[in-house]
Amino acid sequence: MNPMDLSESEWRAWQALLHAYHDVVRTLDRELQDEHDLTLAGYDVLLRLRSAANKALGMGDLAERVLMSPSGMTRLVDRLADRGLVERRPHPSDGRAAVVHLTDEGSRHLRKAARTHVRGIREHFTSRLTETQLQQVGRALETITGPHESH
Amino acid sequence: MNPMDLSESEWRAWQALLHAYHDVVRTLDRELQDEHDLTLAGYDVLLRLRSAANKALGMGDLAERVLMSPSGMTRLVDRLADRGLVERRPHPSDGRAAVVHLTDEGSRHLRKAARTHVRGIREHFTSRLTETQLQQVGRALETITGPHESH
DNA sequence: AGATATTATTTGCATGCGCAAATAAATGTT
DNA sequence: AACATTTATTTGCGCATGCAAATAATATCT
Repeated sequence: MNPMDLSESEWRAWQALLHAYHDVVRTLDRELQDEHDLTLAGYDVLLRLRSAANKALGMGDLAERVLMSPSGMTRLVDRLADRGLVERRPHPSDGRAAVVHLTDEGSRHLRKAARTHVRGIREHFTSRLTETQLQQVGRALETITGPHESH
Repeated sequence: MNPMDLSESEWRAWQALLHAYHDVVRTLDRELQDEHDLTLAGYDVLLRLRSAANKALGMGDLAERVLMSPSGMTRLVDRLADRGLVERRPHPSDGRAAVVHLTDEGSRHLRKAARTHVRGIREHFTSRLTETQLQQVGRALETITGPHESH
């Protein structure tokens, strides 16, 4: 008998999500921090900036993509800017907005960190699944975040 | 088109995992906290205790099952004990160990919280997937960490 | 039995985060 | 043009968490 009123498969999927996330994220975070002094969120900021139009994004956009609250993003960008990996400039036309730019230093740092991080994702996550499983997991979990059903 | 050197499916699965976890956990945590003054971890402690042999577990076992560090568990149990949901007793034979017991109050509280939480898991997670997807996700993510206890 | 290592748990401390309120600049209204 | 509303970002604050060191009790070894 599984606990609560969840079915076996519901319970297993739920626990597997929690456990997999915990293990993988924790491991990757530690690797990134030990080898490159970057938190996973910090890495993600650099990554999003690099793939953005002019290697720059507003605070709001950044927060949204990195799955962080605006206030959290303010502090995170503070730390990255202090280290010269990122630069906060005023928005040319909108006086309240700030634009975060990826610096050359940040670009270099990202390039180095990406090597270990991509290796890490493969080692601790994707290489343990078949291509079919990867697609199944991707499709399934993407429907979780998609729009609500009626109720 | 996709950043770094990950394949499309690797990237999608990875992002889907982060996003799904973030959204679901955040939502469920808030629900539980708003309606029952329980954090997800706190709920999990009560749940694990209920399904344990004598409705009691040692700190170490608890920490392991709830995916928390020993020190984190010390404080979490402190908070739950302060509210009378749990009781910390000395281990009868081992003087360094502590045994955490689920109180009647905690049992009642858990029963009430479980209703909304199970509903939440269904509403925000499992009901959005087919039974096949649930099993696929469970099996896939379990291989990330290794097999689970089933209950 | 006495010294040493191992184990279970708890503190000291620092960190990263989110919420709510504050600030400041834009937009909308009359 | 003056005033209210909305939007983008930043602070004030508190909290849960993990790591490393401290504590305390048990196991091991000779």
